[in-house]
Amino acid sequence: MSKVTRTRFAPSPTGFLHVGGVRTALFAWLVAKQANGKFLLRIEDTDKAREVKGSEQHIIDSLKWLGINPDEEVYKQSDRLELYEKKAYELVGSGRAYADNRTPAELDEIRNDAVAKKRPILFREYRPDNPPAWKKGMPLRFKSEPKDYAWTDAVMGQLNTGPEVVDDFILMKSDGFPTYNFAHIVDDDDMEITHVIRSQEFLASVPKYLNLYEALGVQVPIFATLPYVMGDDGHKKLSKRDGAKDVLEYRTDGYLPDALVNFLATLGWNDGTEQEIFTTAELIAKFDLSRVQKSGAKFDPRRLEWMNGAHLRKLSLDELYKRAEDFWPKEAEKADETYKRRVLGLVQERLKYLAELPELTKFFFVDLPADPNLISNHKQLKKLSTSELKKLLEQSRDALKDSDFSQRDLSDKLNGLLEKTGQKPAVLFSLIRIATTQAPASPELSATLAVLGRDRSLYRIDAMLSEVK
RNA sequence: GGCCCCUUCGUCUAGUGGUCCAGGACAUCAGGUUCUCAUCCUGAAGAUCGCGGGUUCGAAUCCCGCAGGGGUCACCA
Repeated sequence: MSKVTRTRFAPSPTGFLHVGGVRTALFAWLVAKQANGKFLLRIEDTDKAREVKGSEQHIIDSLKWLGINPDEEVYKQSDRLELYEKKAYELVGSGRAYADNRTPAELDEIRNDAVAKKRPILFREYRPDNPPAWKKGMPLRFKSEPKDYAWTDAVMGQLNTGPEVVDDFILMKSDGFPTYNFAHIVDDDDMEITHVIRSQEFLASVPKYLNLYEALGVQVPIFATLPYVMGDDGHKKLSKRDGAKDVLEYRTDGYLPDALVNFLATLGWNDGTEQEIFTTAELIAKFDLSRVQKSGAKFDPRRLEWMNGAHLRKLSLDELYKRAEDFWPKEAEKADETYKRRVLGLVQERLKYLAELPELTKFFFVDLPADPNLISNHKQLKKLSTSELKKLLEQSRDALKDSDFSQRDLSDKLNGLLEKTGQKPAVLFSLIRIATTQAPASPELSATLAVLGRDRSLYRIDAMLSEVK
C-alpha cells in the first residue's frame, strides 16, 4: 500500500520568482499530477530580515499564471511556530538538542580555533559542558550522532558520505523562529510530503537532515535533487543579480504559459525521443525524475522564443484571439472583431511572442504617411525612374479598382498586372506592398490587400503616387 | 582547505560495450516555396564525447587517476 504522492514547492518570500525557481516548482507539480497526488505551496518565511514585502503574492501570482496551482491552502511557516516549538521540546526531551547561548564572537572563536588546527569546523567537538535548560528565545542546537550515510536520490542516484559531514546545527533561533534546516523537516513530515524536490544547494546538507529525521523518528521522504538553471556565463546558477527575469515579465511580453512550461520542462529533462514540443498534459504523462539531467543547463532565450512561436502557431484562431486581447496596437481599439480576427490569421505564423503584435499589424488599422524612402531604399525599386514608378502605381490602381477584393480575384488581377507590365513579382509586388502597408515586411500581398479592403488599398496607392516625385 | 556533485556540437540534449569516425532540436549559413518578413521543406557547417592511463577483439559508454566547473561547511534559505 503506497502512500499518496504529495510534493511541495517551498520558496522563501525574498523577491520575485525567476525561471530557476519556477522550474523547481514545475517538476514537483509534474510529479504530483502524474501520480494523481497533491502539490503544495509552502512559504518559508522564517527569516524576517530577508523578507521582501509583496513577494509572497508575487510568487502565488506567478505560479497561477503558469497553471502550477497548489491543491491545498497556501501554508506559511510563520503561522506554524507552535509546531516547531513543540518539536524542539521533544528533541530537548530526548537529549537530541541543547541550548546554545554562546555569542557570535564565541562561535567565531571556535571557527578560528578549528582553522588554526587545520581541522574541519565541527560544532559537535565544542559542545558546551553545562548548557542551560532550553526555553523559547534561546538558540537551540541539534545534537548530532555522526555516522556514514548511503542513500538514493531520484535524480542523482546512489550517494554516500562519511561521519565528518554530520554536525550540530541550529534548530531554533533566538528570535523564536526555526531555521530552514529544522522547519522544512518538521513541515514535510506534518504535511506528509513523499517527494522532496529541490535544487542542488541542499545536497551537501542531506546527511545532517538524515540524522535529524532519525532523531525525530520520522520517515525519510524520497529526495530528488535538481541541477541549477545556469545564467549567461554557463557556470553559475541563474540569479536575480545577473539579470534573471521575473517570470511575470514573460506574461507581459506575450509568452504562453504552456510554452514556458514546455521550455522549462525540457531544460534538463527529455523523454528519450526526439519530441521537443509537448503539451502540458503530455508532460504530466511522460515526465520522469530518473531522466532528469544531473548537470546544470543554461537558459537560452532564443530557444524559448522559438518554442513560444511553435505553440502560438498551434493555437486555433479562437484561442489565439483570446490570448491576444491585451496586445493589440492602440490604433486597433475601434476595429471590429471580425477584422481583427482576419488580421490575426495573417500574422499568426510570424509571431514569436504577442508583444510583437503592434509592430506587425499597425498598418492594418491606420493609414501611415506614405514614405518614398521605402522605395528609394529598396534594392529593386531604387533602379526605377520616377516616371516608371508612377506608371506602375497608376496601372496597379486601375487594375485593382475593378477587383471585388476577394483574395482569389486579387490574385488574378495581380497576375494579369504582371503580364501587362512585364515586371517581375519582385518589383511589382514589392511596390504595391510598400505602398499599401508602409512597412518593410508584411504578409503575402493578395491576402493583405483582401483584408485591407478596397478603400484603404486604393487610397494608399494614391497617397504613395502623390509622394513619388 | 575538508566533503559532495557535475563535465557529449555555441546552446538544450540522444546515447547504459559493437548498428556512433556520435543522432535530434535551437541558433547560424545556403537553396526552394510567383515579392518582403515569417512559416514550411531541403541542405551545409558545427563535438578528436574535459584530459591521461587501464580493462576489452572492441569504450562516449566499465575501472583508476588528474584537471576544470559548481555546491556546501550561517541564529540564510
